Amino acid sequence: MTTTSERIADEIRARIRSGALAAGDLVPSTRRIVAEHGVAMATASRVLGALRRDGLVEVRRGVGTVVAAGANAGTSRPAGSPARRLPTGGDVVRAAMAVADTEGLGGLSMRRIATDLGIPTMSLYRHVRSRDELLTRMLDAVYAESPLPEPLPRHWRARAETCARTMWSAFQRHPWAAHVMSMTRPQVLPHGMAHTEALLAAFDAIPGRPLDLDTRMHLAVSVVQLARGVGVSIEPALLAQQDSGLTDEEWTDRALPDLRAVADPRRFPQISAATSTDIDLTLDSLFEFGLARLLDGYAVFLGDAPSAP
Amino acid sequence: MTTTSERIADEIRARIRSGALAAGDLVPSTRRIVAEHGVAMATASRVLGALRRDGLVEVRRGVGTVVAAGANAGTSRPAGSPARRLPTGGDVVRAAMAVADTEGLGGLSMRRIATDLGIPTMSLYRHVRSRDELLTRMLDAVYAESPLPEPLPRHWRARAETCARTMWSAFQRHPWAAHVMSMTRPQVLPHGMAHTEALLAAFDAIPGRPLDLDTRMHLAVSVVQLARGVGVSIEPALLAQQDSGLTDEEWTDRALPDLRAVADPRRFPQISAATSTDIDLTLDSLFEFGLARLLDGYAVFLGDAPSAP
DNA sequence: CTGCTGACTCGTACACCGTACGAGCCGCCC
DNA sequence: GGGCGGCTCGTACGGTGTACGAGTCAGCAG
Repeated sequence: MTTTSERIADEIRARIRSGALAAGDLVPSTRRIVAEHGVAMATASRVLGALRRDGLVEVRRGVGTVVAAGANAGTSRPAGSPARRLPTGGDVVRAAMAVADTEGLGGLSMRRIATDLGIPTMSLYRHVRSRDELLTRMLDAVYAESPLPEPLPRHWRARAETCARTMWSAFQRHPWAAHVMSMTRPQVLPHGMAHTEALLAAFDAIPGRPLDLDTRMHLAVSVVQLARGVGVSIEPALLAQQDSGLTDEEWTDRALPDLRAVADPRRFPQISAATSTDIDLTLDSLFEFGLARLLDGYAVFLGDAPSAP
Repeated sequence: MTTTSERIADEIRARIRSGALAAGDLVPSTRRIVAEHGVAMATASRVLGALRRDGLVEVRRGVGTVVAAGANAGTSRPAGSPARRLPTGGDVVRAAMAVADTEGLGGLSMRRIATDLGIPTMSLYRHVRSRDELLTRMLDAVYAESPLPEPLPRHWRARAETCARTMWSAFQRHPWAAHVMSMTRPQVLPHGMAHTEALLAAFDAIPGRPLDLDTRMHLAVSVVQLARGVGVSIEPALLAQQDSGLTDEEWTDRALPDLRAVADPRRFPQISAATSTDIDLTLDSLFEFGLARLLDGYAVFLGDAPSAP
């Protein structure tokens, strides 16, 4: 579904593209749009705002909005970058992080943030385009407060470990962060770039081992993937614990009879053995174990000597 | 917040525990509860149902519900297992999987499932205790339709690869499955046990390498973790693609100008290089690369010779 | 048969969510 | 002063999971 303001904007775009409105011509003013379409001022304002973002029109203060030079020539929208205001709304991001830290992503609602800040809900949208954009900015803030140590180790393994552990500790401080992170579509995270850069550089120029970009990318992303993969489990674990008042261990003890009832020791001796002993496995030990094994594998792959622990 | 039915049940539980109601005594009938508490039949029925599940009372058909023998002695609820009805509701699970496959977990609502099945929404709760239970049963169904090949390879590496790839292809068929899977709290998944068993057994009895249970657990869980970690990215990738009508590549192309605008080639040469070339990285290649490196690491850890590809 | 039991089905209602839109006010420029 | 665009924020919409209420039904005791 297109929204009303989009529909009206498309109408005017069509008139510009067809030449019915030439460069320098006045496009309908907000009040004109209000009168013609029976909509509110804010809607009309959004229509002009959309056209302005497209670069199709220019605002002449006190005069009106006119078609920009060269607007008729364009065949499709240039879709310029959305003109970010970086400093604004830092409070919103901070408040949102505080909520997410304690109550998880599920507890993070726009109404909740607004209440915490003592402002009306809709005022949040002055600072943030949508909940999704807010999440992205929260993730960037996590990177911002988790700088890599200086100087970075130069050996690939030490550096990869440093990068991975920095991320990991960030995910522990902000359990929702791993979930917000996308592996498939690059997010614009100004403060995350140093991390990506450092990790990519770790696998560049390894003595006697020129690696193509694809390979270096896989090496770097696999390390990130490990931290994120284990990281996405942190939040559910914490929330389940605080919802039920039970630690994972207590919960497992509670569920064990059910499990044992289904696990026939004859068919599933391993599981039966596992359910009758205490297992010392935490997300942290899982991360460290996985990281050590993965990097051992890298050493083999890179023809490096595997490190002694 | 406790619900009304829970509150009334607790009241009666207290009367039983105090001895005010002795073994064999009639507890209030449903109509009695209705009259005394001003609630509906169904609520009263749920109260008695809860007590029955606790084992505190027994139903005498045509007579009423009486306190069970030995109920007064118990200090706390035995909390028996919830008496599953396995065959019932398979249709619900199948319908839910169909929705989740095409529209993602976010599109999976109880109303939607009910509409697809042509039944009233609340009728779903005949077959399923809650949305969460439904998700767990869906995950079990995924395992059920993804059996491990027979016979399983005996060498740990081949077997781990088989297990991992079986999971991976299941996640590709059902992109939501990875997300539903929990790494921290064991879920009761009858059909998942064979997978767990096979993976644990892979690291048992490696010639000349007795491993303690903790270590074997870490080895097995790390493999699962890899598949799940990469797997959780499948759903968002697919949904983003079908929402926007853009493949990840097209989307990246669209976002590249923004990225380049923030990525100063001087400070971030690696990223700049990466954004100016096409990278051949998919979730599938990431999974395979990660698996190969991880198992290479296992080979080092286990003192095994690294395999030739 | 009558009266009472518990079981069952399913519509309604509640408390949430993200956010598009409407009403109205404000500062600016001609 | 009059017209302009920009801004703030309350209301409303269409959605969510599921607890509860109204009512019906089968089975057993007397």
